[in-house]
Amino acid sequence: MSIDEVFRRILRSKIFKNRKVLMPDYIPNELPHREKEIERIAITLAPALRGDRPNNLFIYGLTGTGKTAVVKYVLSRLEAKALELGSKVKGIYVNVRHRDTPYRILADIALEIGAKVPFTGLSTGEVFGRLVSKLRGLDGIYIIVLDEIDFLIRKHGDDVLYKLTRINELLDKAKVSIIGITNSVKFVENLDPRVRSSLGEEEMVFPPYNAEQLRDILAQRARMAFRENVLERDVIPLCAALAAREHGDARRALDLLRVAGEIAERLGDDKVRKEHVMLAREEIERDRVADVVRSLPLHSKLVLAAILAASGGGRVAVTTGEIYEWYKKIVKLLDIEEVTFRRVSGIIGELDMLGIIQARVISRGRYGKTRIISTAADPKTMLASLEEDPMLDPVLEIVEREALSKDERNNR
DNA sequence: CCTCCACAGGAAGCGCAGGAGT
DNA sequence: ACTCCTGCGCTTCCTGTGGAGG
Repeated sequence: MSIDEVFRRILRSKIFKNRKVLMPDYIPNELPHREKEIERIAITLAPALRGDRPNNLFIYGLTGTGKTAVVKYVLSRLEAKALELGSKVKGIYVNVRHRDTPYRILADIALEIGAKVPFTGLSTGEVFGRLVSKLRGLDGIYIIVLDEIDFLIRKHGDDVLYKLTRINELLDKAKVSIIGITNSVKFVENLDPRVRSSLGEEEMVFPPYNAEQLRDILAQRARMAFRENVLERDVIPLCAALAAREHGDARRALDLLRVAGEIAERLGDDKVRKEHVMLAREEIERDRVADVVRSLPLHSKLVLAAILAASGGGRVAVTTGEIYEWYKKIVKLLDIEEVTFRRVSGIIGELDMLGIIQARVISRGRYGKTRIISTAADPKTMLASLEEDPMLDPVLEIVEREALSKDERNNR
């Protein structure tokens, strides 16, 4: 296929009318099956239009239950209404997972309201100070949305949150409300009670979508995204069913649909079929794993290599001790300084959290307590991503051979 | 029932890089 | 040039623990 032909195909896609509406950050004009939630949030925030401070709001719900979309949607409508009425209302959205230090969060908020703050260099306290002094010069209602707030608490405690919830005491004209969004319900338990009560003036829960609701969502977006009649009848139900299995994640469902369309297009098909969805599922998982592995720091990669070697490419579950032995071997071959056992243990925990391995603590009684570790992603994908790092060249051959040799042993 | 293994995983703190303000 | 800040990857030191074997 010539380059020109590639371009031509993309330009007049037989599949997509408007691919953007399937992207994760797209906020549609209608959010099916979230009418109740929209209304509740609207009711909570509405006082802002009269110049009153809305109650702080705390929202729980698993990933892909529409929390972010609903909040953004209501905020934009609220801002529009405020403009119409001439009242000053501003929503400030911060995703805490992406800007996961107190400093960056405060800096983002400060920048949004027009204070000048450098990327780094100041103390967190000083940024907070600048934020406050800027706000003191303003009036109006500021609604700060802290999305995925649990990331902040887990890594840095609730100090910032405490300060933010009490910021109104330092202001006279401007007022601040906070909307906290989280997908882990249990993180609230280890929150300072003062923060908890102040943040949770109002609380609401977003339930997962079921397969039927997912179908509606997909159907609505598909009408905008795809050309007429390119989706085979069973495509949407399949995407919905797969995503419903993963705790009703609408985002996952939309990803599946989009990638399935992209695959169909790449294959030059003029219809999106079930098979494309299945391929999409694999591709999404592969990409996720590859991204995670690629961005790992050196010793995490080495530990992952050790796990693959020790477990024979994921065939056998292994213990932390066994992994550490392999890790030391690898490090010696590469002539790199080794990290401590404690650190390797920590790295194993991190890899577990990233979902590329599975580690479970067990007790073997007399023979001690340990974690048994197995792979949670395709070993071949992980190996391939490790190969991209030239540092690992000298050992990968051995790791790969080890992974295969156990395979062969099993076959015999 | 108690022991004691082989770790788990918390706490504190260190050295460094990267960036600012003075 | 110097000081001060933060995040990160890491070390050191530590206490805690489920359950097989005695």
